[in-house]
Amino acid sequence: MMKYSRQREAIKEYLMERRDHPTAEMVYRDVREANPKISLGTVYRNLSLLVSLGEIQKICCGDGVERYDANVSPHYHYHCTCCGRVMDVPPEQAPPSPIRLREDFPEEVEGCTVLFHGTCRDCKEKSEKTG
Amino acid sequence: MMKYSRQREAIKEYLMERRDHPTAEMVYRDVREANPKISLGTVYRNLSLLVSLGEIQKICCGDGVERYDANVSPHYHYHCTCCGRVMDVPPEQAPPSPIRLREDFPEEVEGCTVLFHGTCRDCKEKSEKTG
DNA sequence: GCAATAATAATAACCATTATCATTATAAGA
DNA sequence: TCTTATAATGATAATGGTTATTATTATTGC
Repeated sequence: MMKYSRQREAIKEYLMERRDHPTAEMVYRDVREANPKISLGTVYRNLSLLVSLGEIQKICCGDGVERYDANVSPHYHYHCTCCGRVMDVPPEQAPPSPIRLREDFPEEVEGCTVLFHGTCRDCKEKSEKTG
Repeated sequence: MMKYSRQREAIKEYLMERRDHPTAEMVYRDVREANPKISLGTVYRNLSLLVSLGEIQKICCGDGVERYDANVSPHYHYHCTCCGRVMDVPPEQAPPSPIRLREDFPEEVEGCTVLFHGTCRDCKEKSEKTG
């Protein structure tokens, strides 16, 4: 039986008001301002719990740090391999979801993640200035 | 200037003859049979090097272990969240690649990864037997 | 062959995440 | 409201995959 926790609520609310996709460390840094005694372990524990409850989703882009997104409706992400930022791909600009495979694929498909990558416009402009 | 290395060749050849997607630890375990003195650091260094040369690709499915694939032509993967296996989605069963975004997406897209997930048929059957 | 230097083996260090555990907070019943 | 049961926390240690370090070895060009 799950009990209410002020810390979990703060983490969830923080994620919901962000449009980017913070890492656990960022969540810890920012949630700590209003909850100075919260511990990093509590952040990790609640992020995992919220993921398993389906209230948030974890984004993995292979750079060694997980990111978290309170928007669990299906959408694509873009990862800048230069600055590390992860952004949403606006749905109207995304191609149709490839989430369904034909019935003859033997394995059961429960979900699908789509991750684009490249060097974002900001990084491109910076490197052009630097030469 | 890059020099030839027997170890790097062995790692590349090993990956090319596998149809699954071994982890660095698996590469180490198996390549060591023919190269008993190879070190795990050498495996990691060469896997990274081969990735940056574009000769192999790294697959990240968010379970904390990276996998490697000598097939660099675009294709989709399926990750069983139960047994951890990663398999190729047969191209004829995959939906069309969503690799191109419309031109008005401001960021530059260099690539795209698509990862399906679920409980594979083998795991499903096992859990049915267990009850 | 011989010098220059890239790559290796062995090992230590790193660091994001998870586990441990005594303490605190929450929920439910008397 | 007091009490009890137990979920959740904070502090910290441990884990484990990956990377860095460094003396030594292997490869390349002359």
